[in-house]
Amino acid sequence: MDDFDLQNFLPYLLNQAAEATSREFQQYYRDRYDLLRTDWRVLFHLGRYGAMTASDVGARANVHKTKISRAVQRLEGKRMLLRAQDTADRRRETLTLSPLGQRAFADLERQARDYDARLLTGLSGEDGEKLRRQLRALAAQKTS
Amino acid sequence: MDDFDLQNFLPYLLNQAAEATSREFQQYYRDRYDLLRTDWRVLFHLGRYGAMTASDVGARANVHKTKISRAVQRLEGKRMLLRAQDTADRRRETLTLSPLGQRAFADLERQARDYDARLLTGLSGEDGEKLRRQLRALAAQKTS
DNA sequence: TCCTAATAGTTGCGTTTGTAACTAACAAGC
DNA sequence: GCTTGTTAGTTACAAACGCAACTATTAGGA
Repeated sequence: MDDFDLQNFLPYLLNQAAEATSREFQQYYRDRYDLLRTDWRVLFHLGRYGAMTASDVGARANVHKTKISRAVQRLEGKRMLLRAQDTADRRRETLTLSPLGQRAFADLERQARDYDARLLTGLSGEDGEKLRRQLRALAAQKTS
Repeated sequence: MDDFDLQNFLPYLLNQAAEATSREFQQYYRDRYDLLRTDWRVLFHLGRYGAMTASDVGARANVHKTKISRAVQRLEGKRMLLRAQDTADRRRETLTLSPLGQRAFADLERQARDYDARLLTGLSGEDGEKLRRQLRALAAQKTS
């Protein structure tokens, strides 16, 4: 009962696991495309789910709008992303990937897929689907 | 095979789960003691494992030495931590918690324990120990 | 001893982040 | 039409971070 250890504290464990498993992939998109984590997430969302607004990306990816805004600026600067102002509601702008962005996405998606598979084989014999389910449950923890 | 989704990408899931489960506890030590994450980790290590040097904390907690250095400065400024230069090797300094730091640690440790238990009951019926084992395995992922 | 290498910890600097405040555009009620 | 409130997205500023360079000290040879 009095052996409480950081190694058993779920938030700490999750952070350590998240950092360790992110490192290698992060290095890939940094070195190859000079992207930040949020850049990659925006790229992925647009590539995977199609055109949407900045707020949509933020809501889906659970990222604050200022971070999205800056990621969009960076991606646009790299000519990977295009903005199109909505004529019906001129506050909104629809984001899409340029061909260049699509190529980057295709590469990174393949990379992510492979990397994910490798991570799972590292957990030899364990049930990956169950693990994912548990993680989704933890991620859904209500904020308050 | 072509339904690869961020929601299935382990690093992403781990990050989301880590953030969601950290938020509430983080708010506690921020509001109550005005601590940053690294501050809390240093505090915890000293409180839980006793006096040690900054490098020791860094090695155990997997945190870069500059972050440790700054966390130590902040904790010292809050009178929660004491430094004692080692006479045998004057490069090193042994860190300990002041009584104030110990009280903060005791409170936060109790809090963390409770919070962890609550997180686990949220995963009703699931095997928490197995989850932790899997997370430790993922965290041990080699860096290269 | 002297020279080189390694280690403990700090500091400087440019980049990224978080928070709040801001602009611009729409919406709803009067 | 106005006025008030809400939403989309940006910007300003301070705080925190990452990386490299730095000081100080110890260790290990030649």
